[in-house]
Amino acid sequence: MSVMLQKTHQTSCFDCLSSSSSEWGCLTKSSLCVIDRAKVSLTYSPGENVFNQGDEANGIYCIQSGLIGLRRLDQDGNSTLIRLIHPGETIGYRSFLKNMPHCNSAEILMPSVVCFVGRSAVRKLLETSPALALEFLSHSLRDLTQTEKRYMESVTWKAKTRLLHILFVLYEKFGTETQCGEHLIELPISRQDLADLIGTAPETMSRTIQRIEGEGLARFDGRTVRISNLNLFCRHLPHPQ
Amino acid sequence: MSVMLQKTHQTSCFDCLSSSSSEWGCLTKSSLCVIDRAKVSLTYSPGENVFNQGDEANGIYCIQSGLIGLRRLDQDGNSTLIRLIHPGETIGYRSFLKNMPHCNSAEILMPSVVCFVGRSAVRKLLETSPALALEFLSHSLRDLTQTEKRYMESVTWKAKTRLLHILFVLYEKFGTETQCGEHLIELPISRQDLADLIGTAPETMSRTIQRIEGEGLARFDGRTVRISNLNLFCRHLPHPQ
DNA sequence: CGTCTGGTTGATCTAGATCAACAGGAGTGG
DNA sequence: CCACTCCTGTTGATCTAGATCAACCAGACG
Repeated sequence: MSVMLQKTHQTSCFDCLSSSSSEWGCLTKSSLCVIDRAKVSLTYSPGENVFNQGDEANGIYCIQSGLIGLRRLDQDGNSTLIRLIHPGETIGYRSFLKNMPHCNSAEILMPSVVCFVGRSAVRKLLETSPALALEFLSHSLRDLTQTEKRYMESVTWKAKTRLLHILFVLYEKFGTETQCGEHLIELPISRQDLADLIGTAPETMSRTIQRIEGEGLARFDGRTVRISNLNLFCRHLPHPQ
Repeated sequence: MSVMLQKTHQTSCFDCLSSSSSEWGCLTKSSLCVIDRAKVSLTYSPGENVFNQGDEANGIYCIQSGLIGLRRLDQDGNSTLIRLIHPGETIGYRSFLKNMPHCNSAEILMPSVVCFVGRSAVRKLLETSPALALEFLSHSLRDLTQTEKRYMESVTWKAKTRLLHILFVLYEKFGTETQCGEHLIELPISRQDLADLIGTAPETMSRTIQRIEGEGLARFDGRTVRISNLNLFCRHLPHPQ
């Protein structure tokens, strides 16, 4: 896969911080300036990979816009989509901090702008600004609770519920409303990947979609999902917490 | 539940570090001394709780010897054993660092010695020794990979495999060998809790034990497990990784 | 004694996996 | 252009691990 990097118009970290809810709010102005100078803003197109499983981790990546999917390749060569990464989130930091090769690949799912901060800059920042370690720490703690939550959901919710939940998340991020009041989601991933994401077999995914259509909650046409009655849809969502 | 605290003979952190594989190896001598002076060594008996879900997190706990179980109480009042904590591990740090009440209870399962380091000491250490934040960080990262691994296991392994796996872990920690060459495990938890731990219904736990006995892998008598043929037993263990 | 709690057994149910067939594109190569 | 293979997705039939429901038993404990 040919990776096409391109230095774009460099958005300042300051702008990025204010627009998205990134997790670098703790940093002092001067530290931010260091990052600002050290970072490289990269533009990717769908299908490209930010990094590959097994690659050496040379730094951290903060996604500014677009959508990324984390995939893991198992020993049999099956690739599974394990998580979606939205703007504001930082990836690659775990492998980097552990000084281990990346344990999964980051694949671009929608046109994305990603800021890369290289090893030396991060190292320097970690030395000069102790707050950064704490910030990474709280990031990791958040990931941990998140993972636990997702685990709980996967045992207590059934396939349909999990699918509806993911659809809702995607709707919140990418949903649009047509002039006739219908709500649209353009799915950024294949059925296969969707199945991986909720942890079912692809056949089950198909049937679950059928059930959802049968109940009039949404209509699926290729990768576009149409929700005519958003209230009805929401009433079938799992209750938070 | 009456909590009985008791200041024991204070083992030095230095000794503790060398004997168990604790995660505080990064600290400088002087930092360790600070902890050494600030920590309180506490002795608990089975049934007592180190902290309760909902309690304010006032510091961190490093388990020196014994065994602790983390329990979570859901909204319906059911308590589920979610994890075992062995000597050398540190608990309570997540809630403490997030400045949130403890999200689960820590129940003593075997007579334990636990070192408590209070809020102010940790705060001071975090300020003076930036390496500590990194150490917490790597702890949290380890917890994260661990959680992900356990999640994978819970979907890919079936009940019998998971039970055998846990038995093996317990054997490694607490297993003994009789003079007639039989291997013994004294289970520190009830069937109920064992079922929670591997994520099944108690009925399934019973039946799984029956299957295991039927295959001659082990014999269960109350809380003691007898393994006569350890090789056979190990051949049925899931392959690592 | 009754009552309770933890564990075992049996019977039944079900979500979802698995296996197999097939349909529609999208290439690819002749 | 057609024939061929791939690849993704859909459908149908069957299978199974484990949950659930219910009864029961034994020890603990008032």
